[in-house]
Amino acid sequence: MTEGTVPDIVISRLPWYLQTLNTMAKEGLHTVSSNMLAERLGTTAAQIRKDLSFFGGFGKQGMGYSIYYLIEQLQKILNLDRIWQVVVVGAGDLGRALTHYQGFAARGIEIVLLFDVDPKVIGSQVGSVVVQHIDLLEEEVQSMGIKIAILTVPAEAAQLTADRLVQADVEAILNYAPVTLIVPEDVRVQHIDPVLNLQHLMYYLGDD
Amino acid sequence: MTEGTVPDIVISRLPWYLQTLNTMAKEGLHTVSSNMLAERLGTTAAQIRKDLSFFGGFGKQGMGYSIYYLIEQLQKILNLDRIWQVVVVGAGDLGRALTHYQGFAARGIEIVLLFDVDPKVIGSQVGSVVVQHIDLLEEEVQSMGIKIAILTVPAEAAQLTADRLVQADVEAILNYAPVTLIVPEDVRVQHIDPVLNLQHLMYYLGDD
DNA sequence: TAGATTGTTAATCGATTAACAATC
DNA sequence: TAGATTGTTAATCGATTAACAATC
Repeated sequence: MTEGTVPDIVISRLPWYLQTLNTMAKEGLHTVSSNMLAERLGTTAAQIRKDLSFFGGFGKQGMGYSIYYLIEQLQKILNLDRIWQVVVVGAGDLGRALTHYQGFAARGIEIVLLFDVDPKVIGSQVGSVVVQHIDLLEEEVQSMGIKIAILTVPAEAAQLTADRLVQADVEAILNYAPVTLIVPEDVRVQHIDPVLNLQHLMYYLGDD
Repeated sequence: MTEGTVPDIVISRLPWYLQTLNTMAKEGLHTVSSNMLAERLGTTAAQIRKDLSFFGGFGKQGMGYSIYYLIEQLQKILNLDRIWQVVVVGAGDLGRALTHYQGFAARGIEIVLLFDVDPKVIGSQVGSVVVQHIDLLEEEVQSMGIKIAILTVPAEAAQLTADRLVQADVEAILNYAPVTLIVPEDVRVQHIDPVLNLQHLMYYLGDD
């Protein structure tokens, strides 16, 4: 089956499966059935098997899945069998926290550039990178061939910065600004906004 | 129509609509059609009208929606017409960044408690709150009647901390730990993990 | 072999889209 | 009034679930 035909909602679940498989591997488990995995994830065995079947048969009837092998296959499918270099734009609290977040390095994500406009932070060291002036963005990003950006600038600056990232040939943006970005079709955006998540939760809290 | 019957996926879109409506209000607009709003959001007019229709008719045929009135109604639906007090557990980089995040205060979210285990940070001031020892969690959270928690502890501690929050009568958890939490049915969890978002994006980047 | 569990097909369920009468 | 746009119903589309033959 061609990759292009796999529903996006299936793709979105694979990293989640992978996370739990990695945890299980650390626990010393070697084999898992779709049922066991489903229980850990709070989903159904049928869904896991269906999702995996878009990419082939990774298990053995009667036995389940080799955790090690399934991790390897999922990493290949998701293009995680390499290190990805990422640029962070915005060196505020959040941008700095993300830049030296241990969980990135541990999972093959390397922050190699960090930009801001504020002269007070430009030149300062954050983890292993130095904050650069945003005027250098296009040049640096393009010359390093970086395809993934994390955006942590204020709402007002978000669209303009996204436009500049697109100019610099970035193809994927993880947007922390509370704004819906407009980008060309071939650029992918994921939006993280804790306020939206909290407001979603508040609906269910009713009149407590 | 009873609230309980509105699909969760509809609820999840309301905060997103609200965000853009607020931006439009700031821009000085007074009225919006489902078509205009859809274009701004990158969705369809039909979906917006369908979603809103679960809660009633907020527009006028031929005219569209009063932005001010629609904001008011969405806030009521989502229970945002009050201030919500929130506890943050974990005073690492991320926990501290979230605790003094301006975007929370601006949208009615008040961080009033911050806990950690590390003696080095306990007693220190973060924004307007002081880091307390996690042993005080149940007592403080329960006595203040706090229903929403943000979890930024390390993966290993996440499940245990979630259990304690449930003990303290918390009903909604925003989980930043890279772990799938197991909680009672009546507790709602939302998961934020930038690594999962980035891995999702990487699938589409292919072999760049 | 017998038991367990996969991979896959068919059935069900739910969400999105299209269309249009109602109405401002 | 004529034009625009809502609210809603019906049609379509897609995702989830159930079931089971294949097979380890």
